Formats: sequence, structure tokens, C-alpha cells
Amino acid sequence: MVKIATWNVNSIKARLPNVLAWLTAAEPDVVLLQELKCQKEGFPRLEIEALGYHYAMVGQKSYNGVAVLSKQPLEDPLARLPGAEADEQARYLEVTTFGIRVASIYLPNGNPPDSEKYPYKLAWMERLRARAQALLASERPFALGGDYNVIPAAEDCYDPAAWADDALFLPDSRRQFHALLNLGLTEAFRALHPGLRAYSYWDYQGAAWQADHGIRIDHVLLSPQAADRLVACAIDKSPRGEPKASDHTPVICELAA
DNA sequence: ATGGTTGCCTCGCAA
Repeated sequence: MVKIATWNVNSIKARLPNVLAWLTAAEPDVVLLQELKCQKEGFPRLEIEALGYHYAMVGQKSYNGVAVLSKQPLEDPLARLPGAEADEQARYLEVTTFGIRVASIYLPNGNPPDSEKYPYKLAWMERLRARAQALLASERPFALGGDYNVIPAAEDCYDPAAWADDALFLPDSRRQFHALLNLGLTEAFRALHPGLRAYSYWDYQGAAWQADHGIRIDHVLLSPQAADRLVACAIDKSPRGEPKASDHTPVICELAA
């Protein structure tokens, strides 16, 4: 069994005690982290390695930044999403571990939709689709996990009307997300829990956590060869209720060995 | 009701 988790930690430095406590309790084999908000030298590698994890990361000052932690070594890192060589935003890291190709994804937020940020988001999603297509041709198991900044459907949102004009829920965002799935990928949580209302993000503002005003935007997409091994997928709400929590909580899936 | 929360490390921006 391989336990793969994804978690947007909203600053690895601010979140370090929470992250270390959760790794110790949940014991995931592979962890995809997003929004590190630091460069390589600021990454708390000693503390992570002390828990038995190898790691790879791509950093950026103050914004973005993604990492992969694994109980086994990481091979063949790809530190950027192909298709825009001038793009300096640290939002993509792909490695091989446990014999599985995994990517940690921090998809652009895209707000406000009338700014240049929205076309950047859609173009980034098109690049991701092209990358997924190339990976599918390998016919090997892979998992693309992270903060997709997309609410796939109305049932993934406490109040769809409140999000109607948001870049996370606009039709073009959802269309592009479903185009990705339609390549033949399996969205692990929804595949195992059709119709279940569950969220992975609650805004810091307006007591959203206490009111359960959440959205489900953190996803793990599996290739057919990985989906055949999928035995469980869950959202672990407990870290969101801790002091100094990230606004996101981990999503975990288990693949048979 | 144009509010409110968090993190970065600037005096605003991004989420």
C-alpha cells in the first residue's frame, strides 16, 4: 500500500509545527505540498528529513513553491510544467517515487477574472492537459495532486451562487478541468465517494470553518494504471481545526502495492 | 455593510 497525500500548507515556515505533527500522526508515504512561500534555503529540510522523508522542492520568494516528500528516494525531477519556458512561477514539480510518477501542482488562482490572471490560469490548465496526455502515452501509473483552484461541480461548494463569478467556479475553469479528466484520468475522491459533500478549503474570513462554508479544490487525478490500484481516498479535516491552521486540509489516497 | 483573515517582510499584494 502506498499512501499519497496532498496539502496546500500556506507557508511551510508558518506551518512547520502543524506539518510535522500531521506527518507523525498520519504517516503518509508520499506528500505533495503547495504554497511553500519560500526559496530553497528557507525550506526546513532538517526537520522534514528527521521524520524519515526524502524531499524535492521548487521554491520562490514569498509566493507559490511546491514540494514532494517521500519515504523512498525521488528520481527524475521535472521542476516546471512544459510549454512556457519563460514562466518563472514555482507551481509544478514532478518526480518518480515508489514506482509512481507524481506531480505536486499549484494551479493559478485566476482572480480577478477580468485581469490577465484568468487567461494565465486557463493557459496553464491547457499546458497541464498536454503534459497529462504525454504521461498517459507512457501507460505507467501516475498521480497529479495538488491545489487545482477549481471547484469541479456545484456539490463541491457550500453555496454555488456565492462563487458563480469566481475564477475557481467559472464555466471555462470547470470545462478545462473536465477536459483534463476526459483524457482518461480518475479524480480519486469523487470516484470513490459519488455525491458526498466534502470540502478541502475554508476561507480564513467570516468564520467559514466554523460555519462549514467550504469548497473542494484540492484533488488527486490518477492515470488508469494508478486508478486500478485505488483503494481509498479521504479528506482529513482535523488539521484545519488546529491552532494556526492552513486554510486547506490534506487529501489522502491509498494505492494497492 | 465594498466589510473581513492570513502570510509575506512592505508600508500593498495575493489568496
